[in-house]
Amino acid sequence: MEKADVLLNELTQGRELTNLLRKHLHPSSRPEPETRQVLLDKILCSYDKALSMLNCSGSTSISMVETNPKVSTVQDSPGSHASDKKYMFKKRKTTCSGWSERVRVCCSGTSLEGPLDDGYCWRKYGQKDILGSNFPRAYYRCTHRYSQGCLAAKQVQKSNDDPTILEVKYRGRHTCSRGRASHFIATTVPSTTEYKEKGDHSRQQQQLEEKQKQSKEILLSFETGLKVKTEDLDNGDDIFPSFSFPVESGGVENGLFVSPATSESNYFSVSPFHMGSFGLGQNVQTSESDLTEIISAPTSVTNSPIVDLDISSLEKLEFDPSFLSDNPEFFY
DNA sequence: CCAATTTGACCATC
DNA sequence: GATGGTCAAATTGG
Repeated sequence: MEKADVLLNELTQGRELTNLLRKHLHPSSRPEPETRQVLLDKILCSYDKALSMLNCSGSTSISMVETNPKVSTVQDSPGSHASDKKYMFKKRKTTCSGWSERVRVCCSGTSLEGPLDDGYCWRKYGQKDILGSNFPRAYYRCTHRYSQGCLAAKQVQKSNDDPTILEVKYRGRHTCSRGRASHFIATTVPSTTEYKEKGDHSRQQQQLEEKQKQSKEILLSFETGLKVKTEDLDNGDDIFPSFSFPVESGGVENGLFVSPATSESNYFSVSPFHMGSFGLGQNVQTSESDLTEIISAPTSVTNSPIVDLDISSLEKLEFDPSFLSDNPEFFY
């Protein structure tokens, strides 16, 4: 299906839904408020889809924050790992500095499945309980750090406010060739969600409770649409100009939620490197620091054929750089 | 056997 | 001394 057709479809649908809503709002009609709400949600969703297509190369990719270049406070030179040991500790990055982006991924399903998969291979190298945080922070670095000198790293931590939100901070740029085929299915994911308290036997119970809670929240989050929030951290680095959040397979069909457990692909993926790897990142500067975006994932309400398009478009994004350079406007 | 994760210890910074 | 980031030995899993 042509992208334009899908776009048209979404817009048309939005229009129709708006008309429907107007009827419902008419004094003579007497609809339940829920109906209005549902309509409203659908409308918003349609427009979100349309906008996301316009803005993001027709896929669910999300143009993302660009922050200041500061990349090379980089800690170590590639390949310096072997003999260094303890005295080679790098300068500690003061809190937050050095971490280029903070991405908040709000997706209950994600929490259930484990942290998001951004299409790269990460190796966990540490975990810390953070003061004032209910959840530990996990530290990851690129699997190819030593084999290819790739310095990309990320931190993942559950949000204090809302455990269904994962806060991910990225640092460094992937210089490796991607270690994984560009499918976005999370197969094995690092276990940041299951933190261990030493000798804590109530952990399983905690997890169980959490899952129960989350399954409720899944419904809620799908009612309101999945959200991915991104925010500028500290005018940090220009490392991750864009993120994409491919969402495959409808978690919702005709307003009914389809359990993500049966649809393994229903999750978010954050890929901050898609554009950077094309060397376009520096040009993507999206207006100022006020780039906080709230993006509604297109997974909701309508049973849209967009799905397949998303994936294929994404593939295009990844394997056809000319597509990007030919369409710079997609990065706003 | 190899790669990934876990986890206590170490170090830099505040 | 408290805290956050990293190391690396031990453990786990495929």
